Amino acid sequence: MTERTKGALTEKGRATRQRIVEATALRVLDDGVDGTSLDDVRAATLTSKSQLFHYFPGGKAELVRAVAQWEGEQLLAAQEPYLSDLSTWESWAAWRRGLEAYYLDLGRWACPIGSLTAQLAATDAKTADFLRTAWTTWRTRLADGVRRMQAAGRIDPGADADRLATSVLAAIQGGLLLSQPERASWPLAAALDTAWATLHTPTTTAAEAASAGA
Amino acid sequence: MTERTKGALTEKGRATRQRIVEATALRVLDDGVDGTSLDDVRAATLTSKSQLFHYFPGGKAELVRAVAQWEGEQLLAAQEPYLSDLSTWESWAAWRRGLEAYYLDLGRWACPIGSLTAQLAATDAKTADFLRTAWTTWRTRLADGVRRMQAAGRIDPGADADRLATSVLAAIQGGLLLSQPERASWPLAAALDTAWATLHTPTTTAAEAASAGA
DNA sequence: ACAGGTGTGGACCGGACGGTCCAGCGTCGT
DNA sequence: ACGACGCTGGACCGTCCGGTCCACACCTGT
Repeated sequence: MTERTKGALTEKGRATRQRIVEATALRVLDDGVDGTSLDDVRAATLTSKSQLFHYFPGGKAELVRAVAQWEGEQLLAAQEPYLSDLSTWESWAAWRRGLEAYYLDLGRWACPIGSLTAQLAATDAKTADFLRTAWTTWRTRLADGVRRMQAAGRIDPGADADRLATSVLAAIQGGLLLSQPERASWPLAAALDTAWATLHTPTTTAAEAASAGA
Repeated sequence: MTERTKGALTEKGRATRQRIVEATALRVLDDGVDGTSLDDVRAATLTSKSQLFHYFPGGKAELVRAVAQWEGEQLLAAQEPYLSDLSTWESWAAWRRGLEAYYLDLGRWACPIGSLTAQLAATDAKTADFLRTAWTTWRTRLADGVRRMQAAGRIDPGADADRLATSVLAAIQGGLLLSQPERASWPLAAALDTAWATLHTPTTTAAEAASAGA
């Protein structure tokens, strides 16, 4: 029937693998990579040790990489359909609301991708590389939105779209970090508000800001 | 007595304790809390296991807390004398340069306090509480600077100084996070540039930003 | 000289962890 | 029907880690 090339996964197999990934993602978000043991995952998924290594021959590192990919996809999906638009202020506002709701839903004021980056960037080069591309994708999507706004004359065409997108991402990640010890989301809101203001105002470019400060 | 009070530590003792704290701080910054074992610390400081528990009866958790405190002091000290001023744009510019130099010196595009927060906020309530006060201190110092600028008529008096300070901190932390996978500091620079712009422009308050987006 | 407390060394322990191995089961294609 | 291969279970292993314990050296005041 379905061409099951050697080493391929059955329907059941794929389901089990996905179950492992999602359960691991939850635990990792709560307890961190190092705080999540394979035995935890085994217990949470009602699987056995051998299955973990069957689906992820590379061991824990490969499993974590699969989690990173899954979280990245989820994160982007949560921002649709607005992320693909972002051509009006209404679209931006809806995008922001959706993203905030997504993080609120996770309950930890933590970005899955951001947390993984903080945990692995220095120690796991392979995963760090994947995360780098995830960030690039996200930034590019936002920058595309900025460019659409520029084309529509709603944002200063002189602004650097990529840097602007980067600063929005930074506001999100920094805001989330500051929200954690406060156990409240107002730091995230404050950070996003100022990022918002920067989007609206005729942009002061980097060079101008530097000279203005000097 | 309570335990070891009564000015228990001798000069030599305090030196050894400090040596342990600083060595641990370095390792933790590189490899994370979980990635740093007491044996690592022992080896790096040429001490013995018993000394670690002599100076930090609470074990690793207490040692990490001491590291957090030390890093917090270092971080604030690195921002002086500008942090205590911040009454002119020149002072802000010098503050920013000093801070960027400090992070660059650490070589990891990571903020010691930010990293510890990301690692411990969810799992170590006691340390998280200390970190909360560290953030509050930092934010307050920055907000005081904003207020000085407002008093001098250089920043819109209508702006919320605390929220503005928070957004600056968020830009720093988010910028650092995004810089890690890039192994370059331009995301930090981009984030700080826009935060800079927001400081300069007549501030759009949170309410205005929300209504403007709707 | 002696006592008591601080500083230091290092063996040792129990448990947790990532990872291996092998044997049996289920299912699919022929 | 049957063989192949993916799927599953769980015992087992070597290592590492945080933490404990005890012996001893050193300093200091009396």
